[in-house]
Amino acid sequence: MKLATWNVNSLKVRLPQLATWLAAAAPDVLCLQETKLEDAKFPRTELEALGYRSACSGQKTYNGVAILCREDLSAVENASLVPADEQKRFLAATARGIRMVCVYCPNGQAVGSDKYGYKLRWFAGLRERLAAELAAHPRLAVLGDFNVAPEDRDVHDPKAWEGQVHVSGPERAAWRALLALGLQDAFRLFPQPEKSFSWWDYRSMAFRRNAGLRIDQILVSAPLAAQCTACAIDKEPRRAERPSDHAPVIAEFSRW
DNA sequence: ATGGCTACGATCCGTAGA
Repeated sequence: MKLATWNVNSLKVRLPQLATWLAAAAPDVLCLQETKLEDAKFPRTELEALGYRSACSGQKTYNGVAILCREDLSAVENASLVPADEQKRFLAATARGIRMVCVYCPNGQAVGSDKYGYKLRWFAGLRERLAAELAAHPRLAVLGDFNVAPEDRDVHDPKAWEGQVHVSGPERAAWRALLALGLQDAFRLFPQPEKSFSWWDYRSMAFRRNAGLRIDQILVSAPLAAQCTACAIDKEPRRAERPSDHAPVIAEFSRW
C-alpha cells in the first residue's frame, strides 16, 4: 500500500504529468497541494477514468488541496485552522480505516512578516486539530507541503538559509511540535541519500545544481510507522518539461 | 547584485510562491 503527496503547482497545468505519474508510481492515495482550482473545475471525471476517487477543497488562483484514492473515501472534512480563514489548506478523509490528512502549510514569506505570523498561528491550529484526529484515529497519516525544512540536512546550503523563512527556529519548533503528538517523519525512518530535497527553485538552474529544500513530508502515527517499509522522493517528474517546482514523496506500507 | 522562473488574472504588469 502506497501513500503519496505532491504539490503540483496548478492541477490544470500539471494534469497530464499527474496522469503519467499515477500510472508509473501507482499510489493508492495521493494528496495534492496548490491545485489552484475551484471545486467546480476539479477534474473529477478525468481522475476517475484513471482509477481514482477524489475529495477536494479548492479556490481560484491560490492554495487548494485534494485527496485521490483508489478506495472509497469517507468522513471527508475540510477545515479552517485559524479563525475566519478563507484559504483552502486542510482536507481530511478516511479510507479502509486509515485517516489521511492533506495539508498545504503557509509559506510565511519572510520572518517577522504578517504572513509569517499567520504561518505560526496556522501551525498552532494544525497541532490542535491533529491532536484530536490522533485521539479519534490511531492510524493517522499527515501528508503535504509543510513549508518547513526540519533540519539543516534538509537544506542545500544551511549557512545561506540560516534564520530565513522555512528554516527559522519558531517554524522548526512548530514542526517538531507535530512530531511530539506522536507522529514520525516517514522519510527519516530509513537511510536516505545525502542532500535529499523535495523542492527546487525554478530560477538559477536550482534543480540541476540540486539547490533544494526538503519541505514536503509524510508524517505517520506509531501503528503506521511500524508497518512502513520505505519512503522516497521521486525526482523524475521534476525533470519533465514544465515541471512543478516540487517532487512527489511516496511511502510504502506492508498492509492497508 | 535582493535579481533569477512560473502561474494566475488581469493586462502588457502585479502578486505570490519558497
